[in-house]
Amino acid sequence: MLKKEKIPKVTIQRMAVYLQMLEELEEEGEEVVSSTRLAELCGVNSSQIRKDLAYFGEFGVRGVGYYVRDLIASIKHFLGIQKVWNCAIVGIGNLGRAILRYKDLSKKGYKIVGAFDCDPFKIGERVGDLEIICTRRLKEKAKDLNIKIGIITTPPNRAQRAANHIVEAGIKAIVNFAPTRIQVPDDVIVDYVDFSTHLIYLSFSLSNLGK
Amino acid sequence: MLKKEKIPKVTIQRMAVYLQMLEELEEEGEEVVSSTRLAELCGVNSSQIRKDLAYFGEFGVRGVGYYVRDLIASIKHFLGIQKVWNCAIVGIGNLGRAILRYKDLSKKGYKIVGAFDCDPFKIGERVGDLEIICTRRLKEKAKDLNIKIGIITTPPNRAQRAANHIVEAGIKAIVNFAPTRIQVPDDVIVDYVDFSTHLIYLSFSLSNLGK
DNA sequence: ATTTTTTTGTGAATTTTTTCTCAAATGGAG
DNA sequence: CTCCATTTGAGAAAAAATTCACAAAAAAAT
Repeated sequence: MLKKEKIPKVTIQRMAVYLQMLEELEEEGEEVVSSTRLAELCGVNSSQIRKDLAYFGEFGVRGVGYYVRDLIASIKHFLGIQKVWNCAIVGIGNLGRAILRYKDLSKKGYKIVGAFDCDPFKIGERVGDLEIICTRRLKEKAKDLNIKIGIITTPPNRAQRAANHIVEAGIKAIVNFAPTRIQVPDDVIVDYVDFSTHLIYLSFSLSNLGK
Repeated sequence: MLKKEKIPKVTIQRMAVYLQMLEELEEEGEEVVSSTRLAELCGVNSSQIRKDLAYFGEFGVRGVGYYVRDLIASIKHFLGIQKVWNCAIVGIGNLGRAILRYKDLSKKGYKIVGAFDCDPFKIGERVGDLEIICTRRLKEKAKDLNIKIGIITTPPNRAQRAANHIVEAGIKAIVNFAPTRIQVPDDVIVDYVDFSTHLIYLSFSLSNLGK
C-alpha cells in the first residue's frame, strides 16, 4: 500500500545499501532474494526491509521473495536515479581531484560536468576532460551545463563562500565535504560527508569497549 | 546526572558536529555559548543538545550557558580524542592518496602510520613520508606501529580481502570507503563512508520536491 | 535586598522508528 | 486437488529518539 507520508532519511540511506547489495547479487546471477537473506547481507532486520519498501509500493511475491532485477529497477526508479544527474565540484584540491577521477560515479548516474576553483593559478588547468573554471562563473555555467548538485571540496574557511555561489546559481542540492557547517536558504538541501565524524565514532566505540 | 545507558550512535555523531562548531566559536574568541545559540548554528533543537550532553555529565551553568573552552575539553575527553589514534590505510588509489595528504587529520588526533596495497608495482613507492607496504605484511606491522583503526580505500571487489587482513591483524575498528558491505566478526566495529549514498539521498530529495 | 531575566537539567509527553506477529498469497510435493 | 512450507505486507506492540515544559540556579536590574 503506497502512502504519501514523508519518507525518513534513514530509509533512503538504507535503500541505497539494499540497492548496492542487490546489484552484487545480480552480478552473481541470483534471480530471487528473500527479505531475510537480503537482511542478513545488509546487517538489518528483515521486517525493516519490508517496511522500507512499503513506503514505495509492493514489490515482492508471497512465498517467493523479490525478483532481483525487477527490484533494482523499481528502486532506481523511485529514488530518481534512472536518469543522469549533472554535478559541479567546487574546490579542486586532493579530494576534489580524487572525486573527479572516481569512475564509478558515472556508472551510478552522476556526471561531473564542471570543476570550479577560485585560485587563479589553477584556473585553466585541465583535470581529466574538464578545465578548471573560476568559481565566480558558476552561476553562468550552471544553466548551460544543467547542473543540479553542487559538491563542496574546499578548505573549511572557503566552504561558506562556495555554498553562496552554488545557491546563487540556483542549485538546490549540496554535498559538503568541508568539515564545517554552512548556512543556506530553506529550499536548499545540504548533506554533510565528514570523515572525522566517522573516526570520532570509532574512537569513542574503541574507548568504551565492554562498558 | 551521569547514566550508564548505552549512548546512541546519532548522539556521538552530533557530538562531533557540536565540537566542530565549538572550535569555530573558540577561534572567533567566544567564551560562552548557550544551548540555544549552539543549536541554531548546528541546525538542531536546543534540548537535543542538552539531552546529548546529559549522557556524559553536567557541563553548563544555569543562567549563563557553557564555557566554550571547557566544553571542548570535556567533549574531547569523553569521546576519547585527547589522545592520538594510529591508523592504517589499505588501498592506495586516488582516494587513499587524498586521505594521506589530508593534513587536518593529525590536528584532530588521527595519525596515518601505515600505507598498504597489494599491487606489486606500488609497493616500495613513497607517498608523503610513508612507504607503501604489501598488505600481507599488515599483521606484522600492526603491532609495531600500534595501529588501532583500519581505513579501506580499495576497489569494492578487494574490500573484503582488505577487511580480512585488518581483522587478522587484531584491529577492531574499520572505516570502509569501498561501496560494498563487508563481513567481520561481531567484536569489530565497521563504519561505512559512501559518497553515492549521499548523492542518492539528494537526488531522491530533488525528485520529490514539493511532494 | 528583592525582583526579573536567562538558561540549564530533567521528567513527562510526543513522535518516530523498529520489531513482532500473523493472516493472506504462492509454489511445490504428494 | 489438497496440504505443507515459504514469505510477503501490514497492523499492533515495543523501543528509541525528540521535543516540551518547567523547577532550580545564576546573574543582572531595580
